[in-house]
Amino acid sequence: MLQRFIEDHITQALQVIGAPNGTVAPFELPRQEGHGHVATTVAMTLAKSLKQNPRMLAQALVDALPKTMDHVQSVEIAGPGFINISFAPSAFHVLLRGMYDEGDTLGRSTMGRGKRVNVEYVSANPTGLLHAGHGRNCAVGDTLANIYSWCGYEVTREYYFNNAGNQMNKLGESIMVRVQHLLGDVSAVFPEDGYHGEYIQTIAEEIVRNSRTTVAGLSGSDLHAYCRKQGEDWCFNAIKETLKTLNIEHDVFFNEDSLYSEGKVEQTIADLRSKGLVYEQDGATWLALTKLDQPVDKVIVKSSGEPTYRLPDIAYHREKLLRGYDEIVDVFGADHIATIPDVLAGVRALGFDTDKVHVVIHQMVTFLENGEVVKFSKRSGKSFTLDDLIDEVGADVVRFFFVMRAVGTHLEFDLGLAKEEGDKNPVFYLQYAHARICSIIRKATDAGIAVNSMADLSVLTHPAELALIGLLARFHSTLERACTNVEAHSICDYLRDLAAAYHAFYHDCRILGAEAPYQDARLYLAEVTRRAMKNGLTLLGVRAPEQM
RNA sequence: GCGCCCGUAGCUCAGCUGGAUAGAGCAGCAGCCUUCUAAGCUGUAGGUCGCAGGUUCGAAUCCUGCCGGGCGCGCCA
Repeated sequence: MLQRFIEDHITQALQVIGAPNGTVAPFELPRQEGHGHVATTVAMTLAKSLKQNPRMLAQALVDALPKTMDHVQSVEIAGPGFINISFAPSAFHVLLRGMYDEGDTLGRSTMGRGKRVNVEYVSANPTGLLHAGHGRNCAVGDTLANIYSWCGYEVTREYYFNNAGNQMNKLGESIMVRVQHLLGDVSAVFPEDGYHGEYIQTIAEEIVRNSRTTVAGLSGSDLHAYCRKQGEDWCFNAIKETLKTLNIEHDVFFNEDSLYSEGKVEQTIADLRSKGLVYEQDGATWLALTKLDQPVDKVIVKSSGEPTYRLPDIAYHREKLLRGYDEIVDVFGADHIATIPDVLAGVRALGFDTDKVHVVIHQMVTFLENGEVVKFSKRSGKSFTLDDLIDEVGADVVRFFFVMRAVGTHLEFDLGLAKEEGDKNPVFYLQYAHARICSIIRKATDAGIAVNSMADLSVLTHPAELALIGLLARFHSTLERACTNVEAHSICDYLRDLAAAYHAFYHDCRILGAEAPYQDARLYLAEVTRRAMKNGLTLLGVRAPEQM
């Protein structure tokens, strides 16, 4: 970052003019051309506490700066008290060389310092295939995990599932009836709220084909249990295959059932009880959420003896925190909003620091085709699966489109745009920039020209060159900010800007065939850009093709 | 009724945690290929930042109240 060339000088000048100890000058990037490369608002923020005119303060600060500073071109006071700083091209050259020396891991950060973070995402129960809307959770979760990992955290990618609930029983029943039909038992009645997807029939057919004699010898609950297990395995397999095509692989598949079998649910309820937060009423067990500043108490164990989802969810978070994670990220769809405060309140009541838990809630997805909303229903049998979506637009586009918007906004997924393999599609724009650079490097290599690590960068003075370097210099902080804010979409925005800056540079500044020093320096700059683009795309789970 | 999210150009969205004349991409208009990939570049046009108050040197950003859209609000998960 450019500001590093003046930070220390400003800090010292602040001392001189009597700013309170520890005052840190905030820097920002002026939007407006002519307002310098970086600006600080410190004079204005200080004006209040020192009860002085901000412009006078700015003047005093500027006067306290050394007459000349390395790499600094000009320092100007503007507007109500901004201090605008412009840097000499040499500042850009120093930054560029530093980035080149980072090599293939350009942009990597150590800010995580090996802290452990658990990112939970996807977490669909194995009762069917992932539908297209699940793509957002998959892409956001995996990208966040990539970002954490890139920023020096030790990441566990976790998938939480439940294979014991009502929904699983319905799956088993649905398959069982199909199997019975295939075996000639026409009296079997399909459950009213069973699963209608085509895959149910597929599973049933596979069961009959592969284990006809086994199922023929089973009946009642045995047959049901068999079908349920077969269904679970089949669905999980299919889900994992889908994830694999998106380049997603989890480290841990956490079965909710283990919370029961290992006594962790019991322990959780006992812990809550010992804190006086559990009581019995109407035959059910309640969690006294009102004692935790929540609006109403909620049932955690039904009168039937079955726990509600709240209890295992609290137990699960307790379990993750006990596993020693420094940070926990939960990626949920908007339909989970209501459950989160309860669970966090419970976890907090157990004495855990819920500041460690980042809940990323993404809004729903609408698919558009020709400007019209594509309707699809889970139960109708004609579903729009994530596999369908990947087949239609490709894995790269799926990953990019699902993370390119802030999670808080309702996402419109334009299938027409996504399918377009051309200039309108933002994914291709980025990949094209990368391929273009590779092409040049390839051509250079063919001509016996290698990227010269000793290139003389001082010839890089064209506005397009400096703009590109300036943008590259923000790569590192863009990634760190994405990590700190637990947001992925800003990387998409950044890469778009980077590609645009490269294309402009490419247009204005001839690389191959330029005079030797220019050719060397520009090739060097192109190579650094290539690495940034490649690493950025990789974080997003998007391929960086060398040729298009 | 209550909780959370959203409201910025015709459309889809950014806006670096309160800064200067609010930015991109599509779509529109006008240009740029005998040379490294035109899947590109350049220019132009497009705005009461939902509305009304408040906080202060300064608000799209923070607070309050409305209006509009989405998702939820079970002894379902």
